[in-house]
Amino acid sequence: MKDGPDIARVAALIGDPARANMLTALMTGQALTATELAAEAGVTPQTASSHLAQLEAGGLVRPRRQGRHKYVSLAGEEVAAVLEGLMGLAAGTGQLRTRVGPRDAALRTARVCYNHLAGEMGVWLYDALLEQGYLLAGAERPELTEAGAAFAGRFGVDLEALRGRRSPLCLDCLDWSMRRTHLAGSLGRALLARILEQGWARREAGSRAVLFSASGEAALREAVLRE
Amino acid sequence: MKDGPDIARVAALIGDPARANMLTALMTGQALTATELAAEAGVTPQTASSHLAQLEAGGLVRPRRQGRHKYVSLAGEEVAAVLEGLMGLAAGTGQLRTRVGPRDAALRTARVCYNHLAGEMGVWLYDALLEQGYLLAGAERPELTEAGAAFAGRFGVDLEALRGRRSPLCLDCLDWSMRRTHLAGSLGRALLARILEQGWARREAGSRAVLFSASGEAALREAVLRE
DNA sequence: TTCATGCTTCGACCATCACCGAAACATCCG
DNA sequence: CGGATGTTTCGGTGATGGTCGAAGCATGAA
Repeated sequence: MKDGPDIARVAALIGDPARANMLTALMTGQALTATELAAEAGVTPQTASSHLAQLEAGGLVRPRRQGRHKYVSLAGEEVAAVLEGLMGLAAGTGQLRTRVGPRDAALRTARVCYNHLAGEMGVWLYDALLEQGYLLAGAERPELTEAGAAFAGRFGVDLEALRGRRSPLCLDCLDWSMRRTHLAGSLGRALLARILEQGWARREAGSRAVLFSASGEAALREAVLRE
Repeated sequence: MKDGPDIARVAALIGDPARANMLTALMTGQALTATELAAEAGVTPQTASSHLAQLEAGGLVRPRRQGRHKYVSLAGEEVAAVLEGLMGLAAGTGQLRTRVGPRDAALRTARVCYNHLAGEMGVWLYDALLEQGYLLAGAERPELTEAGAAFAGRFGVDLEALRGRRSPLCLDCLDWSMRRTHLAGSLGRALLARILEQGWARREAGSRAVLFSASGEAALREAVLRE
C-alpha cells in the first residue's frame, strides 16, 4: 500500500546515523557550518553536503548563507520536539549510545533543548509554573494565565514582543531523560534567555549542558515560587 | 559530539515505508494481527514477520499471542506521540485509514466473551476502571486496588469468594471487534453477572449479544463513575 | 589577477536491507 | 488423526542509498 502520510520519508531522513548526528549536534540551538556538521557526523564534506540537501528538502533544517559559509540550524521547535521524543524512545529501550559519565549527569540536570530549558530544571520549572497558576495545561497547548503574564513581566520578559511573532508562545516539549513535559515556545526560549542574562546559569561551549550556580538555582526558585 | 541516545536506530525503524504503514495502522489504538499488518504494509506475511521482529526489538510495538494469532499494538503513548509529531512534520499530512470491524452492530456494542463482557461496553468498562483508579494495568496481569475492592463491594461482588478460587481474579482479554483490551478473569465474570442480575442488560437467546436497556446503560455508567 | 577556502556536483563503488519463494513450525478444527 | 490457517525461518536476489575521489563553482583575501 503506497498511500499514507510521508512519515516514512521524514523518519528515514532522521534514520541515517550521519544525519542523526548532525541533527543531534543542532539540538544545541546553535547554527553550525556545513564543514562543522561534517565533522560532527564523521563524514567528508561531500557526503555532508548531500545529507544537508536532503534535510533541507525534508524541511528539517534551515540554511543561511553568510559569505562563503553555510550556516545550518533546525527548522523549528516542532523538529526539536520530535527529536527529543525520539531520544526518549531510544533511551527507554536502553539503547544509550554514551556510557554514563559526569557529562551525562550534567545533561540530565539541565540542558538546552533547541532554545529552551530541558532536563530536571526544565521539568521543575514547568511544574512550578503550573503549580503557581501561571500556566494552564491540558489543552492542545499550554496557556499563560493573567498571573502568569504578570510573572513574566517580573521575570523580565517582554510578552508583547513575543506575542507579535508567528511562533506560538507556549508549547509542550517532551524530555527524553525525565520523560516529562517541559516548556518550549517563544516563552520557553525567553525564560532561558533571562536565566542566562541574570548569570544564574551559563552554557558550556559546544555542549547542550546548562550549568547553574548554586546561587543562581536558588535565585530561579525564589523568582518563580514567590507569591 | 555524541551526547544523547541513539535516535538513528529508532528513526530508521520508522523510516521504512512498510513499517511506517504498520505503525500508522496501529495509531488507531487497536491491536492488529501480523497478517493484517502485512496487508496494511502491502508486503507478504514473511516480510511482515521480519519487520515486526525489528519493531519489537526496537521497543516500538508490543506483541501478544492469542492462539495462533499474533496481535500487535503500539508499545505506549510515547510512541504514538512521536508518530504524531512525525506526521506533523510531514508536509502533506495524509489521511488515516478507517477500518470497519464487525458486521453485526449489536455484537459490536456488547457481547459475551466466554463469560465476561466484551465489545464497546466491555472496553469502556475496562478503561473506566483504569481511569477511576480501581484497576492497575501495565503489569503481567491487571491488579485491583483498594479503591477497586471497595467499588466491587458496592457493585455487589463478593471478592472473598472470588479470591478463594484458583482462577485469577483479573485477566486481560483482547476484543476481536475493538481490538482493545477488556477485563476477563473471575472479576470480569462477576461484573457481568451483576449487570445481568440488576436487569441492566439481558442476553439474547442463542447469541452472544448482550442487550443493554437505555436505563441499564446509564445505571452502569453511574455505578462506575460516581464519586 | 591569482591563490585559498568552503561548498556543491558528478561518477562509480559497494554494503545494507527489503523482498519473496519454499518450507518448517504452531495452533485450531473436524 | 489429517487438513486448514497463521506465523516464522532460511536462502538468494535485487535495488536503494551512503560513501568518497575528482573536479567544478562561488566567495574572500592578497
